[in-house]
Order: sequence, then structure tokens, then C-alpha cells
Amino acid sequence: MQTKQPDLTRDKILHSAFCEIHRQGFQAASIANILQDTGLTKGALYHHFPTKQALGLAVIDEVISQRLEQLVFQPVRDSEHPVEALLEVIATIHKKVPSDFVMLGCPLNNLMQEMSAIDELFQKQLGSVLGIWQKTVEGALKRGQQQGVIRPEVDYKAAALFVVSAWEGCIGVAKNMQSPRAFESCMQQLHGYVGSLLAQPARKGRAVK
Amino acid sequence: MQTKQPDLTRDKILHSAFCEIHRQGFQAASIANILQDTGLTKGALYHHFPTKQALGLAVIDEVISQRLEQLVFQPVRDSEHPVEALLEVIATIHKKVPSDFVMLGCPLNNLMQEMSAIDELFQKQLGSVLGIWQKTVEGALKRGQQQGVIRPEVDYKAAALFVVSAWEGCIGVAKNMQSPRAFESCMQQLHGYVGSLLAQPARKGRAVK
DNA sequence: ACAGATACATACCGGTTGGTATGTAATTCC
DNA sequence: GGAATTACATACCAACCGGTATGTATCTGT
Repeated sequence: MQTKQPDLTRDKILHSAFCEIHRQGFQAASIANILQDTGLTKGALYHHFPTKQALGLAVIDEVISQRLEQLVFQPVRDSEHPVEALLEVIATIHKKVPSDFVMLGCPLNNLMQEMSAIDELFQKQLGSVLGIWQKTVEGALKRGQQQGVIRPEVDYKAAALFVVSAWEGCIGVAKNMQSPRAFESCMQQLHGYVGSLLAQPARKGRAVK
Repeated sequence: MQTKQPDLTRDKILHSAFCEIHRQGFQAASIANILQDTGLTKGALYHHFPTKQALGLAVIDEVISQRLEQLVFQPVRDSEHPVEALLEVIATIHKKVPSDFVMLGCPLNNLMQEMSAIDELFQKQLGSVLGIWQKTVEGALKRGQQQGVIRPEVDYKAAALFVVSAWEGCIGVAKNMQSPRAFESCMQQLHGYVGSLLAQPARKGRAVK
């Protein structure tokens, strides 16, 4: 058995940094806290990541983007009925996510609001994840249109952008209210919006359960 | 002429703090920067505000809430046709606001994402402003229902919460994309959502221009 | 087995942070 | 007009920040 496992310690740092950043934000995230949490030292951390910024960027595309990928992007992308899959995800997301994701907010949204305006690298990195999200919804709506599920006159690009925006907005407001119920109610309205894009209006509570 | 004008210097501090917080966020906002910007010293600042937190809270309810009040709340509340007024505000907000409000984000939303989870006083203060916003939209939809403009089966409370959430979401995403155009497109979709609550669907581009 | 590289630990540093104690000039009140 | 209060300015502080230089143990390639 080895005493030094570089990949494992790297992951430990990434996960701990993710939690610290999720709780405090990036700028307020303390390297010292991460070290205390992991039991490591500065030597270890700065061996794996040259700067705090690099650590933050790594958290974005190795932790945050992966979670979104498997929680939201994949189910929608891999489905044969993408619009239904999207509605399903919107309707059930509040159950699939730990409640502190409402209390602490969406990690992606938190970082976007904090960093986009003051750090170009963060802005681009976050923007690429957001872009994937947007493209995923866009693809779902487009395919839905081809399948005749979505009304043909819908501007699917604009609608996709709005879906993602409103989604993040719902988490953000629910975070301030510290209310998972508000989040659920809000997402239900978003569900209704997507439903209003359908060619044949959904019956009440159709895809909700 | 007086050389010392306490109210005036207090306002100068508030305004400068507002800008600094808007640009950097609250935690990263530097007291030193505010002093440099105003030309004052620590003695002055800490004479008017006991702590940085108190300054931040004062900025919320003396600067941020006032701006929202006159930009959004009042026009909707004072109108005899509140739903039309709401649609008007949604459709034209991107023109009435300096473009750096898209680049830097909504001051209220920025602070909510940053502070709600880590400071209870901030959360409550921000929540009260958000609550006014919500109640304003709620009142508009309710009155619209009474006037027969909004369909009777609409859950106006849930819809109001969603409108505010999506609104903030639109600014937030546009901020990351650094794109006023995205903001405009996004708000147009929100406009469409509110339009979908109308008893008689609006003609294309009706209230848009 | 030995050399070089990797993976850490320890100790230290300059700069910045919010906050305070003290001093002083201007204003207000009686 | 003098005393008290208000409105500032100056100087200072401990704590914390991210980052680095250096040392050492472990691992790997040959």
C-alpha cells in the first residue's frame, strides 16, 4: 500500500474546495479552511494547484460541471423524448438534490454572480458550462419541434436561454427565502412555461407526476 | 457656508459604498477603496457607520431599495392598469437602466447570492426588498384578475414569485454572458410568460412597443 | 540500487483586512 | 461666549490573506 496517492489527495482538495466555495463564495473561501478540512498543508495544495484561481477553475469544470452533467444534461440529451425528459427533470429536480443546494444556492449561479464581472477566466469557464446547459435545452426544444411536440413558431433558442435563466433565478430567490417550498413552486411555474410551448397543451399535472 | 455637512458626507459614503459593493461584492468590497473614492478617512466612516455590515445594510435599504422602488415598484403600483404597466416595465427595462447594470448584475441579486446563506441580517434585509417586489407583482396580477385581464384560474402568488425569480435570473445569466442583448431577449420571453396569463392573448408585439 | 522526479511538510513573508484609540476642529446649545 | 456635543482626521493594531522558499520523504524509471 502506498502512502502517497496524488490523484486521491487532488480529489480531496477539489471536493473540499468545492464545499468551501459553495458555502463562502470563491473570494471569501479560505485556503486555510480547506487545508484544515483535508488535513493537508500548503505544500500539498500548491503542488497540485499553482494558485487559488486555478483551484477555483478546476472546481468548476471537474466538480460543478460534472454534477450538472449527470443531474440535468445527460437525462435530457440521452432521451428519445427530450421535451418530456426536460419537463420531468424540471418537475423532479427539487427531490433529486440535497436541500442545502437550495439553502446554499446553485454552485454555478453563485460563482456567476460573484465572479463573472471581475475575472475573465472565471467568466469564460462558467460561461462554457452555462452554454452547455443552454445548448442542451435548445437541442431538446429543437428536436421537440422536429417531432411536432413543440409548436413550430417557437423561437427555441430564446426559449432555451429563458429556461436556463429562470431556472437559476428560481434557485437564487429560493436561496434568499431559505425555502425549498418556494423553489418547488417556482419550478412548477417554469414547468408551466415549457408546457405552454407544446403543440397540444398538457393536461393538468400531466408530466408533473 | 458650513465646512461640515454630516448628511452630505453620509450620502457620499453610501453612494461610494454602493458602487464598490456593486463592483466587488460585499465581502470583497474594501473600506480603503471607499475612503479613497470619497476622500474621507476612517474616522469619518466609522463615525457614521459602526461596522462594515451596518454600512452594507444601509446601502440595501437606502440605495438599492429606493432605486428599485422608483424604477419598478412605483410604476406598477401606481398604475390603474397594473398588468399593462408590469408588461411595459418588463419590455422597456433594458432601456431604462445603464448598461453596466447588466454587466455588473442586479445589485439586489448579487447580494442575495453572496450573503443570504452566510449572514442572517443581510438575508432578512434583502428578503424584505424582494418581498416588496413580489407583493408588487402579486398585487398587479390580483388586480388584473379582478379587472378580468388575467385568467381567473391563475395562481397569482406563484406566478408573481416566478416573475421575480425569472427576472433576476435573466439579469444574472446576461451578466455572465456580458450581453445586454441576451438580457433583452430573455426579458422578452418573460414578457411572453406574463402574456400567457392574460384572458385574451395579446397580439404579437402589442405591449412591446 | 541508485538517481531523479514526484509528493508532500514546515516556516516564513509582505500586504491587506476591518476595527479602535486618541486627538482636534467645527458646530450647537444655553 | 463658553461648554458640550458632533464631525471628522491620524496613527496604530492584531488577524488573516494568498503565496513562496526550502527541506524531506516517498516513489519511479533504469
